Amino acid sequence: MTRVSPKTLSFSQECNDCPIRHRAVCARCEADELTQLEQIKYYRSFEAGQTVVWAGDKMDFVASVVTGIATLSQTMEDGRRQMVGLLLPSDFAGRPGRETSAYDVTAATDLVMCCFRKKPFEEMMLRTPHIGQRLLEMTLDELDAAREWMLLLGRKTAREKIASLICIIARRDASLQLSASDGELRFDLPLTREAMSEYLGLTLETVSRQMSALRKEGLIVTEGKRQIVIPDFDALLEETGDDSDGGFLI
Amino acid sequence: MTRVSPKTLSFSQECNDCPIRHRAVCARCEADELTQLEQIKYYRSFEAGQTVVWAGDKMDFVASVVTGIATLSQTMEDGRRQMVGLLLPSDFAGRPGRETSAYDVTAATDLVMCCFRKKPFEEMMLRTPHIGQRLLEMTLDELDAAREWMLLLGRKTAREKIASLICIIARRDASLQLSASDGELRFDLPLTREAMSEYLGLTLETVSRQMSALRKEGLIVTEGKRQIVIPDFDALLEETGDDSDGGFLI
DNA sequence: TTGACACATTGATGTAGATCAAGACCATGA
DNA sequence: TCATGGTCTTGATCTACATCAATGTGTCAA
Repeated sequence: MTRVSPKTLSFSQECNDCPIRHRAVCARCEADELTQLEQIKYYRSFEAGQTVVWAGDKMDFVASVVTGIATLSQTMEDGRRQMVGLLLPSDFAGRPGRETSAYDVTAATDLVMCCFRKKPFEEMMLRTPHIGQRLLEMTLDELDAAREWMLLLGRKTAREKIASLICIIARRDASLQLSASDGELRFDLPLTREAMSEYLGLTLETVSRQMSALRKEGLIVTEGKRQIVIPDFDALLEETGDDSDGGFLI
Repeated sequence: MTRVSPKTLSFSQECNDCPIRHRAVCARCEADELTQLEQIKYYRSFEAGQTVVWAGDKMDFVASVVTGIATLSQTMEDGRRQMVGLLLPSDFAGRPGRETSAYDVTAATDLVMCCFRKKPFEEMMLRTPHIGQRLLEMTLDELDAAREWMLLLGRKTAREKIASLICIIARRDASLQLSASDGELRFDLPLTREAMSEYLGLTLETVSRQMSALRKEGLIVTEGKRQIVIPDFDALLEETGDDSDGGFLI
């Protein structure tokens, strides 16, 4: 099987620095609009660990990830943290029509984002309806992903959570194309144990223990610190608790 | 304090049987479009406990809740269930551009929904862009709610989960208007213990125990089976673990 | 080469919430 | 009046994961 979302992949191959991926998606995009988008866009780089914006801070731009990984997190007063969004290349951040960020946005790895000042972007959305339609589609996808994530957080065991996360990243991470040979998947797991624990609603120790367990059972192989090999993707899928035909929502 | 979302309330007062709440929201709605909407809409009623659609089933309509409460749930192969959506009057269900339902949709109470066949609805969306814009706005709100919910599922204690759920319903349930006098809130908790446990990622026994605890401490008072009185809303908010100025996301 | 630091692993122990089990409460209907 | 079934409560016990603590590993810089 080793299914990979063709959609995500094709986007990131063709154009991943446009918030609505217009070159890949919108045949109807007119040259004028394209040019306007080009004019208002700019790039920002962050080092791994840096914060892009804090929850509550002013955020006068929308952006999409060009390279690297960004996370959205919520923090409680006493410091408990829960990741609520994971942005891979070509994913979109920022909410039109809101002044401040509702979440901490953090660079999980070195990160380049393609930004658009919010005002002109919103004006352009009004002028070109299909951009709004594309944004609606993307938001609905994110909502589905969030709901999948809720099932994980509310009902899965630690082991199932880890297996699920690895499968999710394997499916989404474009770099896996590099060696999707003979049923074996090799890719970077670009998150620290701590980031994984924030994603999964676990402690970092539990993440480490469950990773070790999967390793001992041969379901995953680790090479170096972050490189992961999945010898048999279907076997790992079995451990996620998901329906074996499990949709395509992420 | 006892803050109540003015937005939700005004919608449900003025027009809660329109999926995009156009009468309340869209000054720009033209008579023609209104008439068209009226023509393609129809009503469906369900008894408490009935299933509206199963996950994977064909769903050729979109709908909004008129009265009652509907839930969206996901089920794992072994029967573990997690609620991923709670629809109160005026909330929207169904995804334009998808053939089948991704979730079980269930009537938590007796329920009336206002439905629109999907095809004509989608066509109308294309003709009138601001309906799509409104839908985007609503979807973004839902995404925010889902992320709040993820924090609850991943990081809150059982006690905090219960307190949060009660506050969420108190804020959203329009019926609370009836007696929002002198800081005391009285309203129906329209969910069984089991439904609450599916919402919160707990067992029904834990829900029951924590409800009893809050009752013994005087944070809530129960009258009959489902009627709840919150003598001091702020005191209950303290127990949710949320920031005391905690945004307005639901 | 040696700290120093960030990150990961592993062990020992504690505990919140799950699980299993027994009743209580309350409506409905014979 | 008493059964019946659905919902809720409460108790006893178990366990998955958290917590606390020590140690290991790789990288960088002096």
